[in-house]
Amino acid sequence: MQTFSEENYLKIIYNLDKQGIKKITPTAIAEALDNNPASVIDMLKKLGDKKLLAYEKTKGAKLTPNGKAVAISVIRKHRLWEVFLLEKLGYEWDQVHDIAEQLEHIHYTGLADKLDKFLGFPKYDPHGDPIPSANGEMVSISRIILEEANVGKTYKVVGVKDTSPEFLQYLKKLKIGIGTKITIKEKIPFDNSMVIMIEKNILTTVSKVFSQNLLVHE
Amino acid sequence: MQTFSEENYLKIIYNLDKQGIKKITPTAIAEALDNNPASVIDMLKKLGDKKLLAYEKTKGAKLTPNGKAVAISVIRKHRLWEVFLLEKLGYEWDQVHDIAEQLEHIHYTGLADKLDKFLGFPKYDPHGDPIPSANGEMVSISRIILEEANVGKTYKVVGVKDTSPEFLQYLKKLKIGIGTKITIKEKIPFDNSMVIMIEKNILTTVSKVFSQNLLVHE
DNA sequence: TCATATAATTAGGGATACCTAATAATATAA
DNA sequence: TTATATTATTAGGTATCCCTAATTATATGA
Repeated sequence: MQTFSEENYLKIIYNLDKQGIKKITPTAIAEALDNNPASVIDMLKKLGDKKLLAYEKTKGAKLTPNGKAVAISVIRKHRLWEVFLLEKLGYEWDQVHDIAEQLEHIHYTGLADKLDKFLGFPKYDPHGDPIPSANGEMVSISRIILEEANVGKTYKVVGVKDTSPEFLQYLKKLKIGIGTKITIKEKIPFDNSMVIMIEKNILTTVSKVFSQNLLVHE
Repeated sequence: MQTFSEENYLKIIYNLDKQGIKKITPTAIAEALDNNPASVIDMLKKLGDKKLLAYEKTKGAKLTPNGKAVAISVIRKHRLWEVFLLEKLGYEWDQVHDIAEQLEHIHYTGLADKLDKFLGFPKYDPHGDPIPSANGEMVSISRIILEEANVGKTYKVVGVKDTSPEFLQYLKKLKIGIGTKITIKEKIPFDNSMVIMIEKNILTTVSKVFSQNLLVHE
């Protein structure tokens, strides 16, 4: 049984790894958790003692199979609760993340599975992220960031990298959600912004930061 | 904003008061929380500083209006989550309490109200306890403990005082739930046990401890 | 290469919330 | 009333998880 804090570390390390970061350093973790590298090192020692990860200065932090399983179960709960909050309680896209951050740490035998069943075994959460199954498996479709999309082609929005209310509210304002079709009209080399067309309708220009946080699929 | 622990203290003190205990002492609180009187005194000081309660050796602990409001909001969430777990997720009577103990501390604007609406504004939780409304009001029907019931009369089960899995499982075994009709057949003066008839069907003898923890209504 | 910047680590603390053991205060009972 | 038991309280300590500041190690660049 892990504490809330331990679970958050495992989850963050799992996510950093998924993002393709080769060496997961104390500084990177501290940045992701918005806390101090010194605190991170304390916790890495603790999680190392518990055999949930291995940390070496040269290789960074690596989750053990055990640590990975814990991280995935937390992520599973997080994403299931997000679906619940959006579909059943009527919360908005940009609010579900923060509540799920709390709910993901509630433990009880079968809770995730019963919730999963109640929700009809959803495959994706409201942000387009796949929900791990009870045995920890996750479907994965090929997703690219909008920045890598090609001019002239049309893509479907399948997810977001940044789940902050600021970004999600901005998307809502632009009427962009999971499933929205986006056509790349032009790329501006000067500042890497892009001109896009939303649902064959609205033309708008989005920044580099924007295009790096929207996940699309051809 | 209170910590989990602070909320648990407020809730317990509220419940002890509801149970009619005139002087809520550190020892009584420690017993209810299964911890140490010394720890309780620490916390009473802290909650006193926060103006959530007043503690005097002679009068015991008394919640301020503020402290009471916090306690009621925690109780509201607890009972709403219990309904959710039982009705929506399919948990059993004896399991919902422990999970709700964790869920009751999740805070987010409107969460309790949205949950309340989703559940169809239930008036009672699975143990027969009234669910406080959004403004902190609680319906209350007259309930007596089975021990005080009269021989020959029939009562309806409306609640339990003890919500432990042990007691609830025993009730399940006896096929007693909220709404079950119980007729008092005989009272045994020797050990204060009672012979009761469940739903005009099964005759059984129950102990004094049992009859002190089942709430009924004529 | 050597200086400088950045990252990792250690040392020492603080807050929370619990504990045990000792002491002080209050009840209870002979 | 006085001895004894029960409660309340204080003192001091532990574990968790965070912090700052100082130090050491590693990169990076002139």
